[in-house]
Amino acid sequence: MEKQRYYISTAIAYTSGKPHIGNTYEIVLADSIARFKRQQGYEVYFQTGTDEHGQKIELKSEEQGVTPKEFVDGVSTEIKRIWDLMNTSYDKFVRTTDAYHEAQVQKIFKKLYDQGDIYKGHYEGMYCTPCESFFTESQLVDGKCPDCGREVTPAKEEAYFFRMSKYAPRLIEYIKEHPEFIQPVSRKNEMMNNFLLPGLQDLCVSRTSFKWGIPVDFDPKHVVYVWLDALTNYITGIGYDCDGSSSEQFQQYWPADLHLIGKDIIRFHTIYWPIFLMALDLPLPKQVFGHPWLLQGDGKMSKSKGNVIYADDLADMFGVDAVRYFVLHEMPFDNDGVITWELMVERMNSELANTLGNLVNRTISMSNKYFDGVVCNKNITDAVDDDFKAVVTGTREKVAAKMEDLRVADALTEIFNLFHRCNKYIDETMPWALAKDEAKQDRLATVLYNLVEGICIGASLLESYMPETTERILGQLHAEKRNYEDLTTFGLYPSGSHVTDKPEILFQRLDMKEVLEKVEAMKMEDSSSEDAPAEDASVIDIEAKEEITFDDFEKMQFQVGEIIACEEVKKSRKLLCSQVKIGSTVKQIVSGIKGHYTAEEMVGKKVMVLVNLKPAKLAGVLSEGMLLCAEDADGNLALMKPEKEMPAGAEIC
RNA sequence: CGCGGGAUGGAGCAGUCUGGAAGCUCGUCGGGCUCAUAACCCGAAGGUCAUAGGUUCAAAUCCUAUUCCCGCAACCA
Repeated sequence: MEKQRYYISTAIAYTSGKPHIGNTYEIVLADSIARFKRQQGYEVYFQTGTDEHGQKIELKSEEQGVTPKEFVDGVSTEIKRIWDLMNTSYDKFVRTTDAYHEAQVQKIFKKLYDQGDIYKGHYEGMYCTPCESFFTESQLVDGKCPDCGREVTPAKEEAYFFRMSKYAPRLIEYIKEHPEFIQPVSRKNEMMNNFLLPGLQDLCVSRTSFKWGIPVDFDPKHVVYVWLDALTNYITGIGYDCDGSSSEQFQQYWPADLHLIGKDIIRFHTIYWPIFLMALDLPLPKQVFGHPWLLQGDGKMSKSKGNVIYADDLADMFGVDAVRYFVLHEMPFDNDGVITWELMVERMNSELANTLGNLVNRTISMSNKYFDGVVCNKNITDAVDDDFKAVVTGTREKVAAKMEDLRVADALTEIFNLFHRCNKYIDETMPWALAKDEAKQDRLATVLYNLVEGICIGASLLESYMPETTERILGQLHAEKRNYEDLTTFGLYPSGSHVTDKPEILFQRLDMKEVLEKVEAMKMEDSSSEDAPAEDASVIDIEAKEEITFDDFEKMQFQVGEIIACEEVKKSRKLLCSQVKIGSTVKQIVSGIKGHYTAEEMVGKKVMVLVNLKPAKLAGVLSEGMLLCAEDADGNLALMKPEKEMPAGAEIC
């Protein structure tokens, strides 16, 4: 009988920079599912890759003075390196700059254009000529440009659009009939209520404002805009051809069983992607799972604080499998998870080192101590064995049930329950007491045999999540990897086998203090290597701006202003609105400093003001100047005040 | 009234869709044990399930209002 096939993909990672631990979570999660399916006997195809086009990359590469291709080559290689470091078993790594992908996207675009699903239209919006920007109605402030406050005019820019509305009813029908399509289910209603039911807008699928993309071959001033380019990787990667000569692999694996993506792009995968597929007359993927995010706990993530956590740093500190365990176990099903160095150490110590590592270690030690490492099943059973065996052999089904619902964290917990049960079994049977009684040697042997067998089954179940650990445990027990079908049968460890005579520590306990010190050291190293000779922590360097002339400087008028009143701007998070007395006039100035200063403490201060700045509206409130502040690397602000008492209105020059 | 998420013992979370005895991990305290990585096993304390109303025989769970947090968006003149 032919094996059942299973196609799983991650989203392709955007190549704008090094992936942090959150990105890494997705690939590890997908990997654990892929491995589990393989263990269950599926013929699995697992695809991942990088999304490499777009304006942001065009800009970034320009900043660094390299071509966009050189830039994405570097980042893509780095991403692939981390995926490999994390021991992920993907079958294919696609890049949207791959020639076959680009060629196929052009063909798809043409085909959809020819059949009338894509049409040439105009990107319409309110245009502010001086700012050269488009805005939607909702972005406007009092009907005026949110940037400069001037009048905007309706304007158009040429663009291609996809006729979403045509397929929307079919999609709504599909989602209703396939309640499992969008996971978690709570997201389904969000999609239906917010986007589908109110009516779908046509999607802009080309741009003329930048060049780094796949050109529209019949209209080369346009490049294909992100989604048609990125989403199609799922079919181009397995050899789809819209002219009908798709590969055998495509025939076998499409439709995909699972697209694993971040919750932020659910909309694109459950609305636009299915509609593209309908237009291409292809079946829809069976399931889309929008996983939550892994957030960093110690304050907001910011590069200046040096608290961005990267997978390779974590792997250096804890080892690959510990990191895999952490991200898989710490991530709830539909709520964001948190990662901190402290939590990581805690998990490492209590679950990996204590529960699992110590269990393996004490079992092997006893086997060596009492039987010179020979593990024999003497079949001297006791009532306490029954529950133990039932837990061990029952775990596989519990794990499978959790995996079926994509509850990977819960599946891991089930496996660790097995290990907890093993520890408890040791306490129940007290091998050290049996050892003292000559008459109970066979019972002792049986107990140790049962333990080794339990550990073998547990370790085999662990393979999808911590493949290296499985190898190490089985290696120390000199045991074969167990087939999935055999994980519900107790007693397959060959009686009479030898275990290793020198058990190695699987996971070393870590001292929280030491780890945090190392992390600090690492941060220091990072920041010093980036900012070159930043010897003094009280010094910060910022990006240098272009040199200006004295004339440029002369254009700016600075004066001392006295804040005579100040209140918070409602509806905004950061804004304070001050009345500032400058000479005999009073200007209203809005500043983004709430959180650094309260409205009350502002009043009475004499501060440095840029007075001839063009007035603008912020959050709908007019601002007629700027209060000058110093800002440190963490974004802390300090108002500039004259060093001696000065009258309001005094010129600063 | 921009969009969304959240509030459950000291900490971190599950449970909420499909009402029916408040659970898990860590920490604390007490006990057991000594094979083991100061590990393991057992037990205990600790919660008005943000607040106020409502529906119900029954509400952490459903409805209404309120407060506070956090993302995104906006914006930081």
